[in-house]
Amino acid sequence: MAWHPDHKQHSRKRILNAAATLFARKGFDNTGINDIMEEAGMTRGAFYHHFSSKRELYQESLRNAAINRFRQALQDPDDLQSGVDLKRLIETYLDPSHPLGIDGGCPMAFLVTDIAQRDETIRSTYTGLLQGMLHRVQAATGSDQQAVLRQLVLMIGGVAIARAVNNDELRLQLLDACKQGLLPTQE
Amino acid sequence: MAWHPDHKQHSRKRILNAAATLFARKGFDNTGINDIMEEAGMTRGAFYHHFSSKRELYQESLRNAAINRFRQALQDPDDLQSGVDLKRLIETYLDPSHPLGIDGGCPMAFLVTDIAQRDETIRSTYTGLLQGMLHRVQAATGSDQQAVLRQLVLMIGGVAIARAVNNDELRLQLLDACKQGLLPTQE
DNA sequence: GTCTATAGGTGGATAGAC
DNA sequence: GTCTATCCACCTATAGAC
Repeated sequence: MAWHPDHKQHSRKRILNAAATLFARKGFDNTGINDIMEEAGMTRGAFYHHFSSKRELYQESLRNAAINRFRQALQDPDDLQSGVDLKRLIETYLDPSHPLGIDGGCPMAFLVTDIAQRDETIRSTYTGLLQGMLHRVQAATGSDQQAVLRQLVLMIGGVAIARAVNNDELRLQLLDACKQGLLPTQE
Repeated sequence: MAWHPDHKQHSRKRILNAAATLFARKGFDNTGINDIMEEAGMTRGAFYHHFSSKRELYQESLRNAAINRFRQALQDPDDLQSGVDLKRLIETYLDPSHPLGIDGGCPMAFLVTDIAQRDETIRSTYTGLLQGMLHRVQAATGSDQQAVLRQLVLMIGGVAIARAVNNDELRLQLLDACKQGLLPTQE
């Protein structure tokens, strides 16, 4: 191994992807470094050559996954020239498949209360990501800040609550209710 | 000790109150039975005479704390004859002091993603509590289900996100944005 | 860079005295 | 019913061979 100079980069990316999936599914405390490295196809010992601690990985993974997920939802991956498509974002984000979290899910929603319990560094990262989304959507739509914040709460909060709920019907009704608050009138 | 037949009931209540506070602050995994029993003024060993497991306590504590918090916010504790006061609920729930969680905070918001990661029993309890709130508010206001669900997302999601955020200004703006979506026009 | 092995700490749950 | 003491499983992080 290690023949390729890119090899370490690829390993790092595999770890980050595995971490995003597992943290979203089980949270920080219930995800072991063992689990992550197994999912990435390696063993425990190799971990600390890529990240200095589990905490650092969590932070890196949060930033990485949130940006990927919003970028992916904001514009068609097959048409990278397209700009910010808010309608597409809302429908992708509030799609019934999102709270199921098969492929991981947005950490802004899946890990809200998990992050609220961590140290200031992680919370700062979360805050910065939220502010980035706020400014980006504001610039794209021209809506005032309060309206956009409310939209973000309906998206992130809606998915978070839908994921906790144990009843398919209620979950769909929740997502529909949020969609209806977002799509028709954009205030 | 144990002279009073009510003594066990009092101990149980002390444990439940301590659990509500600590679970809200630190989540399930970072709250030890040790911590809870110390906060309640006892030691580890006594715990299992009141609850059969940490999981069972979590469930009991969730139900207990959610109902207390909503009952307290819905009607003036000094005037138990008053009915459901939605305006009061919204303002109490979205008060800037709530996300700080000094006295514990609503578990529906503080523990959303924590609960999403637990077993079906806990998620069923959460779902039932949410449905109870939905029906209660619907009956009190006559609004349609979708509108009430959206209101609940703005309240619960708003507090959950505000708690994760690390910036006083943004936190207040979030809470205000949610309040403005709830108070003026009740759709 | 990745492996195996282990140190070192933590916490749920149980046993048994009082 | 509450206490102290302990068992046992788990997990982060490090050491050292390859």
